Amino acid sequence: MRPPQTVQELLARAEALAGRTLGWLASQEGLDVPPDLRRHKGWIGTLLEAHLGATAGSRAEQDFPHLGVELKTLPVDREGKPTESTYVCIAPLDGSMARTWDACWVRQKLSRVLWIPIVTAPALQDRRIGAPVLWRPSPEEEAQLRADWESIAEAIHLGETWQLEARRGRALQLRPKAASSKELTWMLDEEGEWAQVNPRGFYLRTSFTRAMLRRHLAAR
DNA sequence: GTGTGATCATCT
DNA sequence: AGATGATCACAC
Repeated sequence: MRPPQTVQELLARAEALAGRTLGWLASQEGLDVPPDLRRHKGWIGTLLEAHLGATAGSRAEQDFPHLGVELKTLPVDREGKPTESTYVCIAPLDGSMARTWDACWVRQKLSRVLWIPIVTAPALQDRRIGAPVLWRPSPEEEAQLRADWESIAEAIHLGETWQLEARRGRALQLRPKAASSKELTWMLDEEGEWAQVNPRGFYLRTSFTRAMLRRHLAAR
C-alpha cells in the first residue's frame, strides 16, 4: 500500500481495520499466517506496516517520517491490557548516544505513536485488531520518560557496565537486544577502557503502556 | 554486522 | 503472574 499522505489518512486506514482478524488481514495482503510467533516474532508488526503503507525496512527512523509518526502494535489481553513490553530503539553504548533528552532517539521515536492493540486469541489467525490510538506523551508521561532516560544515560556515560540491568527506570528500561547473550558490542568502562558487553535496547514497561492505553480509552 | 519487527523462556 | 534476561527472522 502506498504511504498515507496525511495523519488523518493513516488514522482512517487503521480505524478501518478495527475488529478485523489477523487471518483476514493476512489474506488481504496475500500472506500466510505462521502457526505461532515463536519463529516469527515480528510478523504482526510487519503485516500492519505493509497494510498501512509504512516504508518497509529497518531504518533507524520513524515508520512514517513525513508524518512524524511511529507505528507500534501492542499485544493486549481480552480486557485490553497490554501483556508485553514495547521495544523502542537500540541503546548506543559506544559513546555515540545523545547527551540530552531533547536530542535523543527515544524522545524522537515516542513523540508521536500510532498504537494498534492486538487482542489475544488461542490461534494467531483469530487475534483481532483493536481500535487504534494516536498518542503523544502527556507532560507527566514525558517527564517520567525523561527522568528514566537521564538515569540510564548517566550510567552509560559513566561507563557503569554493571548498571545495564532492567531494574532501572519506572517507565523506560534497558534490556538485552541481540540475537543471543553471546553477542557482544563495545562500551567504554569506568576506567575509559573498551569493554565488551551484550547489546541493549530501550523498552517501555508494560505498566506504562497499560496506563497509557487505559487513560486513552477512558477519554473516548 | 546493525537496527527494526517484537515475543519467548526462565526465575523469582 | 510479573519482571528480567534471552532469543528469532528479516531488511539493508
